[in-house]
Order: sequence, then structure tokens, then C-alpha cells
Amino acid sequence: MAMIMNKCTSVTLTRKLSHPCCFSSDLFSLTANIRPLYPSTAKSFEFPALLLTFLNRYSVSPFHLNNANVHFTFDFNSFYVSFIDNSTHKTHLNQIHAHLLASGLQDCGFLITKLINVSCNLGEIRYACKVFDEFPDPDVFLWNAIIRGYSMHNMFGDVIEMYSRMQMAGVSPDCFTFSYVLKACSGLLALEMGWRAHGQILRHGFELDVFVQNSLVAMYAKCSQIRHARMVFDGLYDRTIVTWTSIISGYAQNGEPIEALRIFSQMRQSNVKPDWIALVSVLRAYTDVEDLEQGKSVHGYVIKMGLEYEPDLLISLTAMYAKCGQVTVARFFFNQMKLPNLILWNAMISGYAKNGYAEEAVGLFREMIGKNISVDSITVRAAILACAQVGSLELARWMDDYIMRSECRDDVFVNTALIDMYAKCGSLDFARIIFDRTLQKDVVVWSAMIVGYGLHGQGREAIDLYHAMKQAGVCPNDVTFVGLLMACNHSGLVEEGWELFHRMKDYDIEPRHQHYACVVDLLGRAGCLSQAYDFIMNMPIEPGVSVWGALLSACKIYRHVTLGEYAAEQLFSLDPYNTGHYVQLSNLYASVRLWDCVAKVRVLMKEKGLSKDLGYSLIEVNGKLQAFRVGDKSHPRYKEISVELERLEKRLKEAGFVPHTDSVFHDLNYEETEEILCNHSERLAIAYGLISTPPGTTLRIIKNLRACVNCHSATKFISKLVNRKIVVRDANRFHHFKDGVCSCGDYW
DNA sequence: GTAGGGTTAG
Repeated sequence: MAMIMNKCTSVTLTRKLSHPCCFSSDLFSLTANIRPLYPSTAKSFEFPALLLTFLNRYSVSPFHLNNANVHFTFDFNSFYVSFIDNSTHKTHLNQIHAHLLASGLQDCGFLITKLINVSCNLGEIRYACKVFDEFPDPDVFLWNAIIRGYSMHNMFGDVIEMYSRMQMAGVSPDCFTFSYVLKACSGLLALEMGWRAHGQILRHGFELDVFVQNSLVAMYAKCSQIRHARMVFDGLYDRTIVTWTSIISGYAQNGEPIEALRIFSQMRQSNVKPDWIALVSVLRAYTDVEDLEQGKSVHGYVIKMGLEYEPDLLISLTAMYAKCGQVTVARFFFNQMKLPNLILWNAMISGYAKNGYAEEAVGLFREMIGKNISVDSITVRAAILACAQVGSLELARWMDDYIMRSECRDDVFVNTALIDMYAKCGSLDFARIIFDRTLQKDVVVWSAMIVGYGLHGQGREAIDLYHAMKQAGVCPNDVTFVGLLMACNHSGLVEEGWELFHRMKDYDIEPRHQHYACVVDLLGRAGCLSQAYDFIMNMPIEPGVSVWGALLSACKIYRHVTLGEYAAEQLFSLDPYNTGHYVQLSNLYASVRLWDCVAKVRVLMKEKGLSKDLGYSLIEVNGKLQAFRVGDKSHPRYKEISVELERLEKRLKEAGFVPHTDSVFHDLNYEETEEILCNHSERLAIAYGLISTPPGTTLRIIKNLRACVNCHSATKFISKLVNRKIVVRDANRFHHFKDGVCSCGDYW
């Protein structure tokens, strides 16, 4: 065997190999000959395997080796490339690096570039940096390699820093550099930087590069500049699936799912076939608009394309089903997943929470914690939303306690959700504690607290907070005013509410349906029904369900049948399948004893296949929620409850309580009516609360419907008779009963 | 060696 050194970059090997069977041992001897040249590397690598790869590259088969004198050039660069490519650890790279330096190859930039790329692939970004810094005069490839390393590890700040160092070093960027830089701008939401990069791209003449173009579209979309993204997109002649996906997801991310879907159909017309990432974006848009049918058809397409095993696409499908209310289907997918990732957990939990499956949401959240799966602020927010729905203060306390010990404790979004949760679970005091300890309160934090006060009918506190908010230099928004107007309504501050409504224009806030509905409610509460009607007629926007609903409520309170009928007509045409409107009208008729009309409404409902929602009340005792339905006798302690109920009834009568009979749905005779009223679920819950808690304990009740006049009146009496605070959350708001009065001032 | 995706939403 002969070995001729050809300077430092290659050797030529000539060898006559004797026998077919000896191939591996021949390789071994070959190795043995090379080894002294490279003592350090030879020790650490699977040298023969590498050499075999190498021989293949030069089309030297074992056959050749066995039958002829083999004569080939051993190229050192390729040799190093093989070594670098096959490295699996930093120590390998370090040896090669040392060897390169020792062989005088340190100037061979492309090998160092390779070394840096592989280091970065192995996650050794610090090491890559060290190698980079030791290289005397890096070219654009080397700069790109180190920038790529930072980019692939989402270290976008470092990408930008290296980019500016590169510019200072006087090295011109290329298309690759700009792809990385734009991606970093997207990641950092650094629009200013993105603008500058765009300018430089034009100056360098890279605006026609498809990668650069796609990166620009994505950057503008991520930085909420969807119009600019669109301008770039519209200017493109060649659009790849990546371009289309960027603009589609851009619209979806910027809250314009309809436009996203419009562009998707354009894409289909251009005969561009979607891949799984494109479908993920499309699914997101259908998820946002909660279009189950279209979502399902995407699912069909996924199956047709054979993409149903793409894990991340399955996650999007699960999220779509969960958000569109198909939680059982979603759960099926969820269960199929071997190792659900955080996004999937979040999609499932928020799907449950959003669709009223609060128990399931909380259960899944507990499961995550039990399994030590790390959660993020999105998980926590979905769980908080579920707790707010459940309405259990005990559960709310548990959630709060968990968050205090987690990394989310200073997250503004999480704290806002906590304020909302406590308010909805009946405790403004705890809501206020969260509010007070939230640093850097933004307008939404202030608004959440104001809405909380509104929910509980504490109008004065809401208005005080509004002034404090302005004092703190925070500008109110439309939600703030919804909270304020609601607060005024719920506590009878008619003048103040009217005044606040007119302050909205000082902040350039266009009133929306909710604001108008609040004003109608305010006027209605004051008994100014014709003013309320005029106000509606002069609205600059078409009055919607909430506005007519407010008018109908007021008509019911003041027994104004003709106006009430008019409002109901509007409601029936806008929202024909909402049972509540029919019940309201029926109650209005009942209040003036127009039993024929009550019957007519009942027939109307029957024709439309509607039935009155079953009322139920929940009461929390020792952290457990107990449900009571109207006339429910299934409770294990029903006997005791009914004894207590009778006792209460007797005491109520003695105290001079006269049942109101006009709020019932049926035109029954007096005795029957009274009995049904007595069994109203709220009363059952109170009776149970009284027998299962020590004297003086506040009773907390949650109802699914609005409070009825009779129960409301009775609960006022009871609060005085038994000397208890009773907090009732109905479908609309909170009632705090104490000493015979309710915080709502008898208007709700 | 470059570009595109998902979970929340007061």
C-alpha cells in the first residue's frame, strides 16, 4: 500500500486487495495506515464506517477493492466533512476543531461554517459562538451560520445583535441573512426593525427572492400589520404554498378569519394544493368563526389527503371540535393521543370551559397538576373561566391559592381573569384583593373590577373606581362604560348612568348595543317608558335583542302591555327560538291577569317546539355544590329539608309575607300556585343551607334563571327572619339579601 | 444553511 501526501488537503491511496472475504480487515489495515496521521480523531470515531461511506462516494465498491489496484484521491476536506456530519457530541467537534487548527486549516471557512452548523444542530450554541469568535475574518456564510444557530433556538435578540455586528464588520448580508432577520423580527414583534430590514432588502435588491418575500409577509402579519402583509402578498407573482399559508394565518391571527377563508378559496382556485400546515391555518379560521360544518369538511379533506396521522393537524382538529361545542368528539381525539402536548391540553380544557362543561374543565386541569404536567397562562385562564362558571367560592379559593404559588401570579391576564372569577363567585372582597395587588393595572384590569361592582349592584364603588382610574392616568374604554352603566342600573343610579353615557363621546367611544341596552334599562327603571321608546327610535344603529329585551323587562315591571307586545314582536323576529322572550311576555300578561294572552303565548311556544327552561338552584355547603330543581324530592335529606321548608313557610306567613302570584307561568288557582312557588328551587336550596350550616353563615346560591318576583320577595323576608346574609347569583347579576332588603333595590 | 401552523380573549 502506498500513500502519497498531496500537500495538506489530500492523499492518494493505492492498494491491491487480495481476497473478497478480507474486506473489513482490509479496511482495518487501511485505517491503520491513516491512523498515525490523525491520532486524536482516529481514537474517537467509528473510522471504518466513515471510510466505507467515503469509498461509496467515490464509487469504489468492495468488488473493485478485491480485483484491482485501487487508486483514488483521498480528499481531506470531504474527510473532515464526513467527520463533522457524523459528530454526535461537542467533544467530537472540539477534536476536529483542534485538528483543523493544528493542520493549518483554520482559514478554511467552509469547514468552520459546517462545524458551527452542526454544533447548533446539537444545541451547542455557546460552543458554536466560541468557534465563531476564534475565526479571524468571517464571511457571509459564517455569519449566516451563527445567526441561523440563534434563530433555530428562538434566540431572536441574539439574531438581531449578530446581524448588527455583521453590518459593523462590513459584511454584506444575503437572502439567507434576511430570512433569519425577518423571522427574528416576527418573533420579537419588532416592527421598527422589520421596516428597516425591508428597506435594506430593497437596497440590496433581494425583493424578488421567494424566501425573503414570504418572510416579509409573515413578519408584517405577525407584527399586526396585516395591510402591509397584504400589500407585499398582492405584489407577488410567484406564490408558493408558504406564501398562501402566511397570509391566511396572518388574517386568522389578526382577527379576520372570514378574509382568511376567502383567500383560502382563492388559493384553491389557483390550483395550489394545501399541505398540512396550510390546513392547520384554515382550521384555525373555521375554529374562530365556530363553523362546525366547514370544520368537518376540512376533516374530510384531511382524510382524503391521507393526512389524518399528522399529529399537529390532529391537534387543530381537536381544537376545532372542542371550540365548536363537540366536546365528546374532541375528547375522543384527545384520548387517542399518546402524549398530548400543552397546546392540546389547553384546547381541550378551554373547549370544555367555553361550552359550559365547567366540571370537566376543572377536572382535566386537576389531572394535569396531578400528573405534574406543566401548565401555562393559557391553561390557567381556561381553568379560571371554568371556576367562574361553577360559581363555587371554595373552588375559586383553591384556584387562587394554586396561582399564587405558580409562575403566573404576576400575569396581568391571569389576574384579570381572577378578579372576574371572584366577582362571579360572589366575593367582591377577594376580587378587590387581587385588584389591589395587581401591579401595572391596564384598562381591562380596572374594567373587570368595575364590572364586578356592577354585577353586585355597587354603583357608588364602581363610579369611585372610575374616578380613581382616571386619576391613575388610565383611559376608559367601551367595556369600562358597559361596567359603569350596568353598575348604575343595578343600583338605581339613573341620573349618574345617564350622565356617564354622555361622557363616552369625550373618549371617542362609539356606544354599542350593550350601552344602548343599559340606557334603555335605566330609563325603564325610572318608569320613563315612552322616553325609552324614543331613545330606541333615535339610535344610530339598528336596535338588537339586548335593547328590545331591556324594554320588555321595563314594560313587565310597569305593566305596560302595548309597548311590551311591540318589544316582544321585535324580539320574536330577531331571536325566534329564545324561550326567555316568550316567558317575559307571558309574565307581563300574567301580571295584568290577561290569562287568555298567557295561554296564547304558551300555544305559540308549543308551535315552535319551545319549552320553559327547567329552573334549578345550586348551593355551596362545605365546598360542595348541591343542586335543587323545582319540586325536586330526590335529595337524601329531603325529609329534613321539607320540615325546614314548612317551618319557613309558617314563619313567613306570620311575618306578613304574601306570595306574589303573577310571576308564575301557569294560570292555576291560588293554592296550586302557592305550592309551586314554595317549591321554587331557590327556597329548597335555602332550606338545605339553613339545616346544614351553623347559624350566621352566609348562604351562597346560584340560579340558572333570573330571580322570580316571589322568591326574591320571600328571600328578603327570610334573610331577616333567620338573620343570615344570602347571596344569590341569578342569570344576570348578584343579589345580596340582608335584614329584609336586597342590594338590587327590587329592580333587576 | 433560508420562509408558513395550533391553545386564551377580560
